[in-house]
Amino acid sequence: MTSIEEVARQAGVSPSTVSRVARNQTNVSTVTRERVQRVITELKYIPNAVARGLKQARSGLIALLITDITSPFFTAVARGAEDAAREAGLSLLLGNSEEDSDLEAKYLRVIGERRVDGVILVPTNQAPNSLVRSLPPEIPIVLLDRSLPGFKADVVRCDTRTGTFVLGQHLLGLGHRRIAIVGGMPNIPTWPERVAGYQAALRESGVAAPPEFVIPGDYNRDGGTEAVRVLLAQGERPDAIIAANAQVALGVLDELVAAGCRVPEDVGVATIDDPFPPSAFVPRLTLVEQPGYGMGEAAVQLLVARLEPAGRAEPPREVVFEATLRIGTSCGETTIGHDDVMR
Amino acid sequence: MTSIEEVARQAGVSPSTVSRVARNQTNVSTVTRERVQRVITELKYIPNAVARGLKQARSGLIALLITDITSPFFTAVARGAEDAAREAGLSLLLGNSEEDSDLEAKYLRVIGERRVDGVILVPTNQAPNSLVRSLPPEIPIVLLDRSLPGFKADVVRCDTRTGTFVLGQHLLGLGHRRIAIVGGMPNIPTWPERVAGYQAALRESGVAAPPEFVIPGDYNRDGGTEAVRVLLAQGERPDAIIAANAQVALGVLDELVAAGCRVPEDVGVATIDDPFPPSAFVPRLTLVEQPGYGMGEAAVQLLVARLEPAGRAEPPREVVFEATLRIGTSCGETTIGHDDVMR
DNA sequence: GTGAAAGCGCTAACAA
DNA sequence: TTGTTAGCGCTTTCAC
Repeated sequence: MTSIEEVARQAGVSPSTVSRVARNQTNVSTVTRERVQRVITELKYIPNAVARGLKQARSGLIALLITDITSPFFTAVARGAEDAAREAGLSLLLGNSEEDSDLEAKYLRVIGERRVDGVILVPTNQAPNSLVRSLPPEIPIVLLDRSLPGFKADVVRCDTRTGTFVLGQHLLGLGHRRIAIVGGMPNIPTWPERVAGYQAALRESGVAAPPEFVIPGDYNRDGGTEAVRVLLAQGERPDAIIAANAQVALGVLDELVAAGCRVPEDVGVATIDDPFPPSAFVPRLTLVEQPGYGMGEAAVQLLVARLEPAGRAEPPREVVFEATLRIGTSCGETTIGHDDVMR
Repeated sequence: MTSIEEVARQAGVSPSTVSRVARNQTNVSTVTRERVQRVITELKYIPNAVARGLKQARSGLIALLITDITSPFFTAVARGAEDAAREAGLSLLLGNSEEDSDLEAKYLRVIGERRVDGVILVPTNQAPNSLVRSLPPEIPIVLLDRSLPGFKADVVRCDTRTGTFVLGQHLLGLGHRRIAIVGGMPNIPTWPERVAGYQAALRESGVAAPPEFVIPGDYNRDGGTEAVRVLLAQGERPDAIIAANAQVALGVLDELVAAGCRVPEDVGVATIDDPFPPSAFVPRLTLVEQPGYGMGEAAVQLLVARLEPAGRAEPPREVVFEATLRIGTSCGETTIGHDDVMR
């Protein structure tokens, strides 16, 4: 692999001069610059960022660790983060923890050893310990989607409590009375938050929210199928189901269909997430949309602020985005098209 | 940031000894090991992989550059590659070029400067030049999904020519006769390949494949809407449309619905890709499925073989996967459920 | 405008 | 079993 020394030798200059040319610094005479440039091209010299990183103690690299790469929400987050990172002159290292704490720890370890300039993390659970153990304390962290009680860090999240509350009102307005909410992981704050919004909506209308209609599970497809199995095995069947996220909603739909239930005629289904793209499909999913792209951007911006010497010591900031109800047809809505943003 | 020297000083040993302990080497006495280990934990020492990488001239890092992170196919590829990389003790750096050559070049540049051990690339176009200019020649490349004529490298791809051929036969069997194919980029080999399969199927049945039914476009949602607009503006409306990938299919569906066409009653729609997850939605999309996960795994395996000194000089290998027809209901199929793999 | 020299943090070869 | 030394490829003073 061509090194800076080799270029220097070939061009008859010192490594410093090559370095100056390679980084487009001004204090080089035109004639030298051209000569060096020619040798660089000739030898296909590509600067070694590993060596540079060692010297400069910064990498120009940030990491984003998400928990589910197949989720439209986290995909949107990744796109937003990527664009913002590029804007800021940083590269983005993406990792996928699959909602697995061990895997998360491994990624954090690798990320930390590589001395990235910062980390955007969707934490898998409530144990900041592993986090602290895997990452050098100097590396700034921005938490995304989920805060970590007792852990001081910037947070970007979405107020899905209110979102779920509004969704609950919507379902009640459609006449649903036996509403279930399913599929979130109890040790991830977004689940109790959504349950709280759901309960508040029902309470406000004096509708019962029996505990057997609140079914936790994994934040994935199986979590949805499992929950529906439990629901259908119980005495009273719900007339609407809120899935904790898009993956869960798919599992819910799978299992309802398998059980011969029609959606929305027999059971309405709604979810909380960024929308899956399908549009012309019937029914269109009613959902509470989280602005993933914007959240990814915001996380990078918080991180960039932390990278400045001035931002180092600032107190942690929290950026909270609003969720938006997108009305589809999956809960028996008849007023199709009055909010057609799902396309 | 705690360095190895600092640990050594505190523990009263040499840096080498710390290094040995940190890497779990055997030739350290138990008592020393314990003492050093204690200091490591105390000082939260995390080895600097940048320095190690500089010394060892290998990073344990490979990069995967995909063109569309919202595509279910590439998402599956990423998951497969990630699992295989972890299996092989490598970390995966993920990048998203958005089908943009400039962005691709930038990523390759960053990746190359970081001296990753290898690159898995979904090339955006047919210009290997930029590729060669952005990446040190020593870094092995595996091309994924698309080969690059005239560029010698391992390739993992899927035979979508045959897949599209079989899909064509399926559509003909359903009685469709005015079949269009839309939305692929002419300078990406997967498009002509799919068109060829389509044409072969029609030819075999003596059905015309008029050029105005072959409409290229961008490999994204807009490509689909655009194509449908063109199709509908033309004289004769197709009775079935093959979308070049899942994103395009969504655009096609969008625009058909907007134009008041029912799917599948007025126009059938099929696509080529990994499946989007939605299942209970009606219609379910008929599609030719590419095994993204397996392809990602295979790409990493090829790369790993190249990393061995023995594999360096081996001639390029090509791994071709088969595509599978998954029958849904979006083309007017009545035999629902005889191939229900789309769930 | 250019070069010499030191050093970032680590590991590998060698010596003790 | 442990330590010493050199050097990976670069940037950064500091001279000239």
